[in-house]
Amino acid sequence: MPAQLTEATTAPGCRVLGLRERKKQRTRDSLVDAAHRLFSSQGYARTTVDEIAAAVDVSQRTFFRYFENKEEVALAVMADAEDFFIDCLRRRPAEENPLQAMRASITEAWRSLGGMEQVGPGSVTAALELFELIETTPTLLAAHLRRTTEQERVVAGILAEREGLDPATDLRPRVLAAVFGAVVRISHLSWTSDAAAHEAGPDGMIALIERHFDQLGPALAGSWQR
Amino acid sequence: MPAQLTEATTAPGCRVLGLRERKKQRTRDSLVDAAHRLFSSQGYARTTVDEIAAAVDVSQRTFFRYFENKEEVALAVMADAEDFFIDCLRRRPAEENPLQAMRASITEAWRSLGGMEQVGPGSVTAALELFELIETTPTLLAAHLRRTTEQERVVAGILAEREGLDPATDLRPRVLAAVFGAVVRISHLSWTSDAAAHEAGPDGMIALIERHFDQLGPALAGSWQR
DNA sequence: TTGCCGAATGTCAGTGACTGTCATAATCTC
DNA sequence: GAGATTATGACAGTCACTGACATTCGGCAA
Repeated sequence: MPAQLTEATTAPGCRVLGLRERKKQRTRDSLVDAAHRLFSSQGYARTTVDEIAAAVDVSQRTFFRYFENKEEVALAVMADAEDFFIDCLRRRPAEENPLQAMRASITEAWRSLGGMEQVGPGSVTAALELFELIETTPTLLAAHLRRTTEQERVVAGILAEREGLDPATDLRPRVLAAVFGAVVRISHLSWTSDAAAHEAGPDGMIALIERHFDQLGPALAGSWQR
Repeated sequence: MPAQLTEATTAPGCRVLGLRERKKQRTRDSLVDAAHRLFSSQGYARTTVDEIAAAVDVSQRTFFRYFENKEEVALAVMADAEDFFIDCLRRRPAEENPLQAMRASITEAWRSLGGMEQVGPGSVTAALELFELIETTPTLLAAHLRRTTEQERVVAGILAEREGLDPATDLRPRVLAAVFGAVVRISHLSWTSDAAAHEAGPDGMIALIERHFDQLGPALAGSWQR
């Protein structure tokens, strides 16, 4: 039955995966979902991997085939968002200068992710909950910071390529990527304690990042006036 | 015999601690020392806490009374160095502007720490080894990044106080502290792969940090020229 | 010196994250 | 539908870390 086979592998949009792949995607999503529910109800530390696995009815061993460790399942949606940002950056027109491209990319990323779904794991309220979970859980914060610095390395590579520079020689890509990462991070931090910014949805976050960016010049300036 | 008591508690320089305190300090130092030796010979992951404890002839339980976790013993000397930097910053004259004070503080910190001992846990070669250990060990890198961001919060507080600002309102202290942290971090990273910089000792590190700082302006500038 | 108090340490048992291994069961391919 | 792949489960084991309790050691006063 070649017809069925073709249907399974090359159907609508050439994107329909086989049953195996779909099933895997489903369990993975379920695990992320169950984990978030448990974390937010009992806290991260008081939730065991066994519980998460049991909630999805798979063995603990299977959990660890999907995620390297307990932190990864908590940070999965954040990781996806960061990958999305990277994709945006790769697609920015070459005319933009590095800083413009980066600012445009986060804006773009927050707009599309925020607009995707009003509820569920991609929603703004879910993001807020996740940020708070991360900030209040030392081990999660540590894992998250490691992830983001890894992304900074990738970003620096993209910037260097855009400008046709050798990242080993020229320090600017690394420096800019690191500064950008720092600004985004403290913006996230401010966002968690800024009720007005949540209300505004993704635009609130974007505005906050812009405000922090605008303080870069003044902060680096010689002396501060009150 | 009050004489002996006084001698034990208020002898030369009024700094001699009791036997109990001295013993604690000694075991702690020994643990850090043994840990570093084991980590550098067998690697971090392949060294168990039991081994470290056994090398100093204490129980595993005692190890965990000195250090919250395995990462902490590896990062202990780095943590001390950071605390020293904080102290330097606190002591900087009020006339200096924030950026000047920070740059002066790392320079000061590296000079005195580097000049302290030519060999041993405080030496430049030991620092290099430690940096490499951290960068090649994901869990150590994560813990280290968490520590440094915590220090950034402290630094931001000091800066705000120096300038008489409310850190909740004014974004500049946080932004500057974060940018500073980012610059220092990538400088450390460059240092590990820059043989010439090791030779120069602390001054090599200081020069690297200065170079990265000098790229801040250009990196943030509109467009980059090759 | 003696004896008491509190702090430091050791012992032991337990939990939970994570890994290797092998058997089994589910998909995929032909 | 047979056979090759691949996902999963079951099980045992290691290791980081913790609570509880007994013991020992240093600090101090009678």
